[in-house]
Amino acid sequence: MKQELKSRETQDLIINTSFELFYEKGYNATSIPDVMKKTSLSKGAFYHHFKNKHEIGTRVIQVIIKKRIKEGFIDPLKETDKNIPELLLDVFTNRIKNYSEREKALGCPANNLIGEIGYTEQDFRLILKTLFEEWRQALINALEVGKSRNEVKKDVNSSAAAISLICAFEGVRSVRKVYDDDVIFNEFMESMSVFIKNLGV
Amino acid sequence: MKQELKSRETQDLIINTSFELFYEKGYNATSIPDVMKKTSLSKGAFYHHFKNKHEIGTRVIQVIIKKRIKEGFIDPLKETDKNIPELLLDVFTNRIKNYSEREKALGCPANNLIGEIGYTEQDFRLILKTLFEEWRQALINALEVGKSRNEVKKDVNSSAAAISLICAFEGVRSVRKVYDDDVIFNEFMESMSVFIKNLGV
DNA sequence: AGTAATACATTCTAATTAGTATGTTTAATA
DNA sequence: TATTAAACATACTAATTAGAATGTATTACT
Repeated sequence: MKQELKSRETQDLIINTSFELFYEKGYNATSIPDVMKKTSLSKGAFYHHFKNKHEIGTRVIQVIIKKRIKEGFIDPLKETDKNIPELLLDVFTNRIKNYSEREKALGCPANNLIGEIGYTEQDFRLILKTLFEEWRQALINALEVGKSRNEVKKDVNSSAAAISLICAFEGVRSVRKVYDDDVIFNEFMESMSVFIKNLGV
Repeated sequence: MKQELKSRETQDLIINTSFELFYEKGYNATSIPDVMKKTSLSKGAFYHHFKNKHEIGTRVIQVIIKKRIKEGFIDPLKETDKNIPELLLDVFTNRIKNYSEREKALGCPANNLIGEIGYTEQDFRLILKTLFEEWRQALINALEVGKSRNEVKKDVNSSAAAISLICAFEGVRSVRKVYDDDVIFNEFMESMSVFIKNLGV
């Protein structure tokens, strides 16, 4: 049992370290030796626990990136006892304002991967698709609850609004990467607020 | 003179081929040999015309990517004799609908680069920043013209609206990459239309 | 206690890479 | 026409890469 614990610990270390390097330098620009140097482990350790680079890629998405989006954006949407427009405002503006400088400069890890990966890594794309679909459904559900409680206008197309929120959010995290200040960020928040308030009755 | 013409032709071939490969596989995943294989030229030809990979990266952004965004999104905004909300609707929805399958699957070349490049390539970031700033200014100008002609609501924050349009557009091109159908795309257009119409009086 | 399996480390290989050095051919120039 | 310089091609180097092969110590199992 002690062995299994150690194994899991090592795997977690490799996954976390990989995520950090992928996030900072990109997937392709990060080599396995890069990762292992940072963990202070050997290459043998890596290939004992993982089949190849592709596997650590999928694991990072499935474990770390999925977790981040779930905890940060999907789970909060399930607190549907709150007023829905206010809830959306909180998730899409207030939280983002508290991002660290690093997070603002480096953008969204999921979005970065999407940008980097083309046709080559269809597996990555499919995992991310599932994740985005889950996110979209959570938004649709929240909006529908809002409609039923008369907090959201009945004529709002929940599905279209949901995808817009996701796109706008991913977009600003991309655009913010090219700017190195918060001016754009803050102005975007203003428009985002207007958009969300327009959903409300 | 004949020599100079040949030289320019070769450079253009290398730049165009590089763009295509960067667009398909990403910047880091594309090697100089990859590019030269596709041009049917030799490595010597590349290093005769360009200093290194970084230089072809900047050239591709400065020449091809800049041109695409200018012609597709900035220049049309200068036709300010047209009704502004209609002009925006045309640029941000109608044109996008006519994208090829390839363009939809591969996303926005500028956005892909932003996603891929982190701290490592600050030069790329700065060129793209200038380009985005030009785009934003063109949008602000169009919106201001719209206000002056009473086609756009006076209380619209032009700067905030401009950045929102850019972010939303870049966002949907990212998100569309993970989905492989047009459902998301079409629904996004609906919301985009609503947003733009909301800008109008 | 002895055997086997696990968790690594070390060493190696073969491919790919960016970039250089050194050709050779063609075109411009004196 | 002779010289030079530009436009490439070929051949090379040195570093980095993914991944395999082989070792060794520790833990689990009988």
